Amino acid sequence: MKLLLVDDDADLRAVTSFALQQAGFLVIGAGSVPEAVAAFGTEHPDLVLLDINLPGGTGFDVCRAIRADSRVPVMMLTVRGEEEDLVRALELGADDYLTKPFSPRTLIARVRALLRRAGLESGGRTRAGDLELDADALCLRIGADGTLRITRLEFRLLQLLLAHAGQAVATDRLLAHVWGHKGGGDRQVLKQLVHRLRLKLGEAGDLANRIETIPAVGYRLNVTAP
Amino acid sequence: MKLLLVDDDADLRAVTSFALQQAGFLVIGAGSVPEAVAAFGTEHPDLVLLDINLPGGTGFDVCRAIRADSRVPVMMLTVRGEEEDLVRALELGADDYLTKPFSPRTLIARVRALLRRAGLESGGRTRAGDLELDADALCLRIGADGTLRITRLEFRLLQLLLAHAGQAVATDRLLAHVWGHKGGGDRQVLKQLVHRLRLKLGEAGDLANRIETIPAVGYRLNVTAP
DNA sequence: ACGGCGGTGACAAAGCGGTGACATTGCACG
DNA sequence: CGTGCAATGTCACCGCTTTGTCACCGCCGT
Repeated sequence: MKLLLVDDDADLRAVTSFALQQAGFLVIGAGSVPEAVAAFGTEHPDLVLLDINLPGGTGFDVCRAIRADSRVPVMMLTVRGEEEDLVRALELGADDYLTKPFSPRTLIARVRALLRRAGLESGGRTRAGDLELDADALCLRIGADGTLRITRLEFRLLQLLLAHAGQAVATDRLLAHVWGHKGGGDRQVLKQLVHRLRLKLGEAGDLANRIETIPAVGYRLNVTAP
Repeated sequence: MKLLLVDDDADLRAVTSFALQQAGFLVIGAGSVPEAVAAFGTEHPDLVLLDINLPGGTGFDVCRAIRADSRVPVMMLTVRGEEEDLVRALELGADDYLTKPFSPRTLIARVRALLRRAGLESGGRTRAGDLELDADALCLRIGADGTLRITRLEFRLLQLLLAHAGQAVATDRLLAHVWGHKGGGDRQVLKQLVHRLRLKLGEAGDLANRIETIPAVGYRLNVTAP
């Protein structure tokens, strides 16, 4: 899981990076607005940590640039008591904020919470209703009945659907999540992916209809009570 | 957009509810753990605001009960300086927290941010009376009875009618809103659009007469009390 | 009677999603 | 190194839905 950490204080970057790396994250650092924008373009991080005070501009500029072509989770790092800045950041599309100074433990908990909410959490298991997704074994557990082996693409598809179980997920978001923002797939392959997954779900139980089509929008995964 | 606000202080609930309602949210209140769990089960809110200190238990108990069968966004309301509580809440599956006291403006910004990052886009739903328009799933919810799948054009039509529920809306405004100013549609297609929507509404209940014709002016959507 | 307006039905074009067939890639195994 | 299989991408076709267009009907005021 790759994070982009943007802060002008190199010492703070170093200590924060260390804490995040201990927690298993890969951290890319940037110390100015142009650096941050460039790093975002080349590295495609899964989450961005953004200080507001930066040489060459503000964190707002970076946030705006990122939001222009990506829905990646953004967490602002602010100093305490600047409510105006905070409101502005959230209205610009930031997903969360953290007031400095913060403890590494808090930071890691918040980063994890944000990743989980975005449906991007890499390791471990994701559960919704009677369905549980196991990243290590690459399989889907259905209630207590059985497990279903799935492929990597099917996993990523289910990851996002499960993270938003019961809600319609737009095809664009699915494409971005499964194949990455670098246009690997189009609607054609998504059709096929869903089709093949439905076949599997049909064989493993009468579950093909769990993935519902929302015409002109995308798909929705329906779960039952656990 | 429906929120569940859980706090034992009735006065704070009242003032907070008012602020949220001003921002366009529908707020359900609860003052204790059993009340909160019951309200969650019957109301199915889109987001939960949870105080920690509650009669009959703690906000953690409510959070655990909710997470047992739902991934609805949960925001904890804490008192300042209880980092242990905060970390525990996030590990229990809460998505965010807010320290009391907070300004209504901050609360609204944070709620919006949380909804956005949950994929529920605060602009995603519009309601008027017993009708609710869901932009994400592209459907119309009628009271508690059922949902009706609608098309993109029907959605845009209802969007404007619902925003002016009970008032006549001129055909020119409808044309401009549904098809844009680029002369894509004329009165003929609007006739057809309304006709087809009335058929759908008629099948889904006896709702065809909800769209009333105002001769020489346009149409009006009638709603009943929610 | 006439003309404007709105309702209704029928039809065609375009788009979207489902499905099957086949090609390509990558990887484990002999 | 070749072989076979699973995973993935690509193509073609089918059917349904959505949307635009036309024609015709009835209503109503002059």
